[in-house]
Amino acid sequence: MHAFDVLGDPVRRRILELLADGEMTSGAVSDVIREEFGISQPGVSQHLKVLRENGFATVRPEGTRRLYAVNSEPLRDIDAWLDRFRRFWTPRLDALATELARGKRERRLRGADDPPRSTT
Amino acid sequence: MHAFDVLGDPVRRRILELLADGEMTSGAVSDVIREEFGISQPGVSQHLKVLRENGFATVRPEGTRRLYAVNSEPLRDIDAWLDRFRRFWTPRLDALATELARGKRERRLRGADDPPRSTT
DNA sequence: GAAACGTATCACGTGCTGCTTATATAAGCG
DNA sequence: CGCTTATATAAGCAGCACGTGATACGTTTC
Repeated sequence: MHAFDVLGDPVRRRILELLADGEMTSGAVSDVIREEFGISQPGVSQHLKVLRENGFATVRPEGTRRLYAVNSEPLRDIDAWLDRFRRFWTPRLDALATELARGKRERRLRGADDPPRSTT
Repeated sequence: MHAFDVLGDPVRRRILELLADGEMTSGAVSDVIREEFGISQPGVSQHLKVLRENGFATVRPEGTRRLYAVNSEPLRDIDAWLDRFRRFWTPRLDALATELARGKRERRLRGADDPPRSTT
């Protein structure tokens, strides 16, 4: 199952949001999710399993409880995939710095003689 | 359909990757996808529709062709959702700078008297 | 050790997603 | 105009993901 498929489910996203604030017991997660989504305990458990098996969460047994925590690696993969699109909304900081240092305004007044480096 | 569901499909991810390099004709996308995934033209067209209707792509007619391009807003939404997890893999640059400025090593030698602000 | 709790797994039903083939629409071209 | 090309839509079908209730497993408590 691909990372994006895992995050495709709103329940799983919500669980990860909960875990982002720190470790949580399976039961605690279950309570919140049952309250918010109205699904059963087995349902939540299955979602936890998906998160587990796809590396989004780790489990640590403590007595009869299971403590779940975020594992960020798959999220980082998604972040990496987004990289190729970041140029659509991220200002080119390096270019910006260069421009500032060289005085872009001055050059612009002189005329646009820069080749259009697909800076978009 | 949620943004993550849209990206859940490998074909749609691939289409976006193609569009990331610039506008493409529906037919051109179709050719690549058919080659890579072995699905039909209507199949590709339906994926393009999903991308369109969920704001991931824009279309511009040019004669009989349709030119598709990336629309980055939904991707930015996903990026924003990831924000709450970034602390798991991003060095806290601001905190780091502060630490460097104050001389963390010195404080650490004095003893850890900082309350554990869940800095993980 | 039996009862109770916390959690996971099983087996099954069902709705939705993604594919296909067939067809519609619309522009270009002889 | 009719033919071809480019693309979209429609209708039908199959697989699977997600839900449920029932149940199994392991730990604690009396």
